[in-house]
Amino acid sequence: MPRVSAAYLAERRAHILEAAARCFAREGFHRATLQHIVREAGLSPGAIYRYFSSKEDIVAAIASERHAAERVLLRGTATERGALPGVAELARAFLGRLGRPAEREWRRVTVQLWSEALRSPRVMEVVRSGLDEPLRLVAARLRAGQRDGTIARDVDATATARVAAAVFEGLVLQQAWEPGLDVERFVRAAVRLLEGLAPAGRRRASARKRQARGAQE
Amino acid sequence: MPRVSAAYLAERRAHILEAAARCFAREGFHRATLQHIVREAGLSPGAIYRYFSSKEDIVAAIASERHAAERVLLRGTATERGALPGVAELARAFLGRLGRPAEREWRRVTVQLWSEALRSPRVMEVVRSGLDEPLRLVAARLRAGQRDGTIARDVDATATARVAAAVFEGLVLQQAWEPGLDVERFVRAAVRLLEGLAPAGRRRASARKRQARGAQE
Amino acid sequence: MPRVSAAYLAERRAHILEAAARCFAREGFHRATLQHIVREAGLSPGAIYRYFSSKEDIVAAIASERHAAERVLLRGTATERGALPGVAELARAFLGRLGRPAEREWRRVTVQLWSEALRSPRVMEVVRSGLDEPLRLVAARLRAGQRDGTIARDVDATATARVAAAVFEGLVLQQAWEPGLDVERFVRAAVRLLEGLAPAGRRRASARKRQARGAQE
Amino acid sequence: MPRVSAAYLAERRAHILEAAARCFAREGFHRATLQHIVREAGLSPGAIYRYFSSKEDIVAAIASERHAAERVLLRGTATERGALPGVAELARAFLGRLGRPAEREWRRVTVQLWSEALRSPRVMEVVRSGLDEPLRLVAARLRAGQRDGTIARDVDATATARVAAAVFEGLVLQQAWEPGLDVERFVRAAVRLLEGLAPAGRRRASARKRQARGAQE
DNA sequence: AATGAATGAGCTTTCATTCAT
DNA sequence: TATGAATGAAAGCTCATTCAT
Repeated sequence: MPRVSAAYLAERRAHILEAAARCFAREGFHRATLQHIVREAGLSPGAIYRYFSSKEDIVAAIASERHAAERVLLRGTATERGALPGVAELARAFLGRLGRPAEREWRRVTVQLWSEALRSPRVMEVVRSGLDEPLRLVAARLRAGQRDGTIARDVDATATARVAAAVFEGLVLQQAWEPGLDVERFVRAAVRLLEGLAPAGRRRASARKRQARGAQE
Repeated sequence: MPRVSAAYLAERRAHILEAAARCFAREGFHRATLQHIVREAGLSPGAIYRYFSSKEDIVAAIASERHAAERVLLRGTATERGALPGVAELARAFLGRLGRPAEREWRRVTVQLWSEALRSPRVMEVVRSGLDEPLRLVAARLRAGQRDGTIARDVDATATARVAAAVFEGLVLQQAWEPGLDVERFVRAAVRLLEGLAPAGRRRASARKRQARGAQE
Repeated sequence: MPRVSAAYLAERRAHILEAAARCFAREGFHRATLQHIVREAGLSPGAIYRYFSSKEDIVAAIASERHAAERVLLRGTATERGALPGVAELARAFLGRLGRPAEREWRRVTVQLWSEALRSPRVMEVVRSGLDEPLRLVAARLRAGQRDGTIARDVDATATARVAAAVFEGLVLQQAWEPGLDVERFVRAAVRLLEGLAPAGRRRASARKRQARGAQE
Repeated sequence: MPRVSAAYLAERRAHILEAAARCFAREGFHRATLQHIVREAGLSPGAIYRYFSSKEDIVAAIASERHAAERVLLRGTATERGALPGVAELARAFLGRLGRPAEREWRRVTVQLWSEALRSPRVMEVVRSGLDEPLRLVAARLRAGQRDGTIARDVDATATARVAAAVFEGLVLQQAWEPGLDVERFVRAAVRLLEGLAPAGRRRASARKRQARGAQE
C-alpha cells in the first residue's frame, strides 16, 4: 500500500495510539505487551514500529496527546468572567470532563503516566509541562481576583494554584480507583472551598443562599 | 519449633522490604528486578522467597507497611482541639511529614503504588483502605465543627474530606516530581482554604490578622 | 518486448551491486540490511527484488562479478616470457592490484565471501571456480619452467600453485585487517620465495645482484 | 545446584563453548541462533547468559581459546635446531595439525572469525594478536638464520614472515573449503619454497637429493 | 535457613520479503 | 516498472521463580 497520503499515516498512528491506550488502561504499561497492542490494533509488530520507534515512544506519544488535549481544554475556558467564577469554571471544565465514563480509560492511563514520569525523562517532561501551564493560568486568575477585590489579599496565589492542581490530580486518582465516584459532588465541594477565598465581607450573601440547601449526607 | 527467633525473622523481613523499597524508588517496580533487590539486601534469591512468595507480595507488603505507618500518624493527631484546627493539624501532620527529604523515597514508591493498585487487587485493597480511614476521620471532624458552629452548615463534609485527601495526594505527586517543592508554603495555602469553611461571620478576625502579613510572591 | 533497454537493466543491476558491496564492506553481509542497500542505492525494496531474487542472490552476484574481474586480470597476463618471470608477473598483477586503496572495499567483501562460501553452495561454487583456474594456470607455467630448465625438477607444480594461491589469499586477509600494510614489500618477499624454485646453479647471478641491496628492517 | 566449585564452572563454560563452536562451524555465526546453541549444549538460554554476556561474547571467547591453543603450540616448537629447519618445523606443526580431521570444525570457525574480525573490534584484537606473535617469532628465526649463514642475506625477514603467515592462512581457507585436501603435499611444497631462501651455494646438496624423487602429478 | 545455578516462557525488536497501488 | 507499507517468523535476551545442595 505504497505512497499513501499523510492523512492516512496520521490516522494509522492515531489508531495505534488508541489501541495502545486501551491496552495500557487495561493492563498497565508493563503488563501490556507489544503483542497485545498488535492484536488490539489489528496490525503486525513491524507495522507498529513503522510509526513508533519503541514501546516507550508509544507511551510518550500518549502522554503528548493527552497533554495537547488538555491544553485545548484549558484555552477554551473563558477569561471574561470574574476571577473566582473563572477558576470555578476551570475546575468544572477539568473535573467535570473526568466524570464522563468515556474518560475512564484515560484516567487509568494518566495515573500510570504519573508513575512512569518518575522513570522516564521523556514522560516527565511532557507531564510537567502539562502541569505548568494550568498552574500559571490559575495563579494569574487568582491574582486578578485580588486586584478586583473578589479574592482576599492574604491568599498566596501561586501556592493556591498548586493546591488546586493537587485537587484535580487527587480526583483523577480517586476516580481511577473508584469509577462510580460522584464527581459532581466532589466538584461542588471543591468550588465551595474556592469560594472561601473571597474577602470576609463578600461572602455573606452566597453563604446564606447555600445555607438554605444545607449540608448533604 | 522455629530454629530462629520470631524477632530475627521479622527483622529479616523488614530488611528485605527496605532494600526493595530503595530499589523500587530508584527504578520503579517493573524495572527493579529481583536480582537488584537481592544485591541491595545482600541476600540470595532463595532467601527472599522464604519471606515473600512473589515479587508482587513484596509490593503489597510495602503498601501495607506504608498504610500502617499512616494509620499510626493519623491516630496520633489530637481530637481535643476545635474541628477546624483539628483538620488543619491533620493536614500539617501528613503534608509536613512529606516534606522531609528522608521521605523522598516513599513519595516515589507511593506514586507507583497508586498506579500498581489499578492492576493488582491486593494493592488496591491496601491503598483504598488506607484512604477510607482518613476520609471518615476528616469528615467526622468537619461534621463536629458544623455542630459546634466552627464550620459552615453548607459544607458537604464527606465530599470535602475527599477534596482534602485529593490535596494530600496531589502534593505527594507534585513533590515526587519536584523534590525541591516548598511544602510549607503549599501547606499554608491548603490550610487557608480550609479556613474558608468557617461560617461567614467568624472569619473576620483571622482574616484581618492575616491581611497584615499580605499575600506572597 | 521489454519496455526499457537491456543496457538500462544491466546498469541498474550494476548500480545495485555497487551499493550492496559498499554496505557489505562497511557492515558485513549479515549486519547490512536490505534497507541499508535500498538507501545506499536510492531505490525501493521492490526495485531491488526486481533485479535479485533474494539477499543471498545479491551476495552470489557480487562473488560472480569479482570472479569475472579476476578472470580478466588473469588472462591479461602475458605468457610469452619465461616461466618464473611469468609467475612473478602474475603475482605482481594480483597482489599489486590489492594494494590500491580503491580495492579496500573489495578486500573486505572478499574475506566475507570466503566465510559465506562455507554456508552457501552457490557462493562456494563461485569462490572455488575462481580458485581453480589460477591454480591450473600457475601449475602449468611452473611445469613449463621445469621443461625449459628455469625451474627445478624437484618442485611439485600443483602443490606449489596452491601455496602461491594461499599467499595471495593470506595477503588479502592481512590487508583487510591492516589497510596500511606495505604490499610492495610483501610482494617482493613473495617473489623472492618463488625465485628459490630456480635450479640451484641458475640462482647465483640474481642472488648476487640482490645481495647488494641487503635485507631490510 | 548452588555453591559449585570453580572447576565445575570452568567445565560448564568450556562445554558451552564447544557446543557453540559446533553450531558455528555448522551454520556460521549468524545463522546459528542461541536456540541452536542452547539445544546443542543441552541447557537453557538463561544458563548460557550466566557464563557469557552476549552472543558476541561467545564468539570472542572462542577466538580467545583458539588463540591460546595456538600460542601453546607455538611455544612448544624447539628453537635449538638451525633457523631453516626451525621454521620448517613451525610450518609442519601448524599446517600438519590443521590436516587432522578433528580440526575440521576449527578451520571453519577460524575462517568465520577472520571475517567477523572486520566488524568486531573485540574479535579483531584477538585475531591480530594471534598473528603478531608468530610473525615476530618467524622473523626472528629467519634473521638468526641470516646471522649463521643458513639463510641468504637478501631475504627480508619481516616481510617473509608475513608471507609464511599468509601461506598458513591460505591453507586454512583452502582446507575449510575442501576438507579432502592433501595437506602433506601442500606442506612439502611450502617447505620447499622456504628452502629456496638458503644462500645459493648451500642449496646444491639438498636439491640433488630431492631431484631423485622427482616432481609429482 | 540459606544458597545460587538453572529454568524457560515470554519479552521487545528486527528485517527479508511481498504485493496493492 | 517502481513504490513502500505491511507482514510475521524469529531473533537475542531477561528475569521471576525453583530446588538440589
